[in-house]
Amino acid sequence: MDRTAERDSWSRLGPLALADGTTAQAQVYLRLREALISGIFRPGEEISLRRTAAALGTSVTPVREALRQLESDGGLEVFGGNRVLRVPILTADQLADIRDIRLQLEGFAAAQAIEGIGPAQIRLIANASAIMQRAADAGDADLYLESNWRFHALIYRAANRPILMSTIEGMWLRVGPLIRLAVTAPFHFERSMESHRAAEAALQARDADALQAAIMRDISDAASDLGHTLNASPDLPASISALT
Amino acid sequence: MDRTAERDSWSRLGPLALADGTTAQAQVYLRLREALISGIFRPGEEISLRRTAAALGTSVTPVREALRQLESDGGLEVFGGNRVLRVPILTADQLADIRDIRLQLEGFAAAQAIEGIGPAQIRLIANASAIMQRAADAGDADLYLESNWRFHALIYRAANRPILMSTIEGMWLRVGPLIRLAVTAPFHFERSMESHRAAEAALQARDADALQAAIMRDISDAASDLGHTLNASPDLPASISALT
DNA sequence: CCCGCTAAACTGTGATCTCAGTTAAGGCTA
DNA sequence: TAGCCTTAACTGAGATCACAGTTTAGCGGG
Repeated sequence: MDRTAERDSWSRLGPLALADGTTAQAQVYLRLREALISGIFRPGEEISLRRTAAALGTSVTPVREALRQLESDGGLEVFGGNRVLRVPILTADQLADIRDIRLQLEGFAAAQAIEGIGPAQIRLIANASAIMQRAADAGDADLYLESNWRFHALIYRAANRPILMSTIEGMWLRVGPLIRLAVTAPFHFERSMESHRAAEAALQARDADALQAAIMRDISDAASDLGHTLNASPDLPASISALT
Repeated sequence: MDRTAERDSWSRLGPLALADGTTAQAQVYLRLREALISGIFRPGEEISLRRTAAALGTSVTPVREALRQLESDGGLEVFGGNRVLRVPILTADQLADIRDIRLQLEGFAAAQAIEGIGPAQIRLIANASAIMQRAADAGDADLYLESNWRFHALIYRAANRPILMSTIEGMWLRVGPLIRLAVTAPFHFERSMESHRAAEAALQARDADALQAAIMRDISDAASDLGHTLNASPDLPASISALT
């Protein structure tokens, strides 16, 4: 296996701050979860207990619990006869599955969010959208992905439904490692920004149906682009096709 | 604390069979997950690491990982300054949150299931429905809940979407401990069976829209009954109201 | 009889160690 | 040079121990 890319992944994770109020396990979990959502780890990358523990400056016990939690969330999977944990390599069926769940859940959350959104939230959302536009122009994938997640999260959080929010986060956790591979497609940027502008207009007009439609179109387009990109580069994850 | 009820809960869990192909942690997880879904544990009941380890005949290490996984699924929560794990006591807001997620996800799953369902599946579903009817007549809550879950699971599984299925299961895991308290209401049985008969008719007619409507009505009715029951007995979980 | 204090028993957390198994590397033979 | 076999290094799984904190039971004093 190519150790260079892995070392690069781990180098982005410093040792964890030993704050008092929280446990080491929770910190490891949150750190790795965020890393997965933002696509620091690539699909198929193996995550070892001892190496993570060493990289984070702790023992294997908290790491094992955190990794087990992530496995339960679908962010990791056991791989070989060795039972090593790795970032899942999603099949086309699984991608379609996630896409449809996202359409249902995030569409609903967007419709519910209208009632709980005020001018302050709209400003924050517009700010995230502006940053996203700049990141797209500069080709900064990291910044683009981060502000894209913030854009969506700000909308959904306004629905004020914690369980729905965490369920949606679970879906992003699953597709996080793949999204990074897809956003490199240049045509993806403008289509996505188009949907985001429509969503902003719907927010200003306080039109729940229009907002839901814009969010759902964004999800559909992203899934379509992801399918095309992975089809064009067949070396990366496994069989991705028929996901238009 | 009332130890009698807890000892009763634990007595239903024998020591785990040490099969070779699987790990102790996975067995503990599956055992406790099933126990939560079927409502063996009551809301607010505390789950101790050492006591579960003793009851299941293993050490604390696999138990801790399993409990942490269940916490990640929302089936358990950390409670006091002692960080003890307990079965969550859901608020009215959380119940409404779960109900709406179920409406979206299970409604969608039901609509998708029509294509993948054949005469064999229909027979199994009708069988589960018949058992449920008998359990309702006999007042056997255990059998009723088990066949109710099987009835729904058989339909959703036909959609052939594993991630959607596990997400739905996560919702049942959250409401499992509460449902047992609600089904004691006598009027619940007939309303529920009414929706189930409508679902069976829709399956026979292969009418996706009718099936989705029947499932969604079942979920709405169950949530409404749950709210009324918990309102009538205010001693059990905390403030449950405004969930009609 | 009630309140407050003390001590014992419980809680989860984290580190360490052993074990069984798999993987990978390196040297030896044909 | 190619293939096989041995061995060393890695993988996770589970048990155990020490620690710090909280809760609770019990006893003493008012």
